[in-house]
Amino acid sequence: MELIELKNKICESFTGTTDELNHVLTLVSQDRSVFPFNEYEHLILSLIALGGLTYNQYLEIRTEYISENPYLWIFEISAPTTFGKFAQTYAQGKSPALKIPSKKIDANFSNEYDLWLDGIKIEVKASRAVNAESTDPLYVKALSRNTKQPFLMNFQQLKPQCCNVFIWVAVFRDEIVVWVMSASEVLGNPLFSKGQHRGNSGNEGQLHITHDNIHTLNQYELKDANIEQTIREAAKRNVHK
DNA sequence: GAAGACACTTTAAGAGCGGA
DNA sequence: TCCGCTCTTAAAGTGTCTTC
Repeated sequence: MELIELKNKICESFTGTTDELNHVLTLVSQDRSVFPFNEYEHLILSLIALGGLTYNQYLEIRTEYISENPYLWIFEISAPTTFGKFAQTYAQGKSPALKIPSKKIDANFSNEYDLWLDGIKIEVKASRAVNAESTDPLYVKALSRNTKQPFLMNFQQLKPQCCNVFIWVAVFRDEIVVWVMSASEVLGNPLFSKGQHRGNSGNEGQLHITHDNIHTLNQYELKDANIEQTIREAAKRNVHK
């Protein structure tokens, strides 16, 4: 449930007159609030004060919103490194066979990949789906998987030559989507653009996933829980060993 | 001129290391 | 062991280029 749907739900639940509702909506839209106050508590309390919304209705809407946005908290992570760490932990949590790499496991390891599975080097990348046209904070512009809003998830600093398999974690407010693909599949993807950083000689690229092209990754989506098997199969497809 | 794609910068925080 | 500094990492944000 995105914010616009929440607002619609609140308005639909209001049993007062249209004039009363429009008056409150105008009032709220012109209001300026700061944490911990916000336009939604203002809207709800105003409608309750008018007698057109009950406390129980508010609780029902609140419960529904919370249950339909289980991953909204991830959009409150402000630091890129913390979010990246979340993605790595999330991926690793899907199988105990996935190990954090170290020189003990791989003598040549120098932080160039994130996870290890019996010799398979795995790079974990993550991005959050947010409204591309909004400048609001991430947790405000967070989108759901079936969104109609435009979004741009930029998987960047991709180095296919440093790993065998990529795990991409795409976070929506209601769902986390995982794509597993081989390094060569990333390198050969028509959306992959080489040479993100100046002087990189084209060995670091990025790939832009938008509302228009996200369907092209359907074939790589982790549908079942067996990430270990999916990674092994992806590694077999990797032609750049 | 607008929109989309691409290239690059910024920002926040973790890791590592040396000195007190 | 703690503190502070530097380096590294990662994704969000933004500027620029390209195409229509």
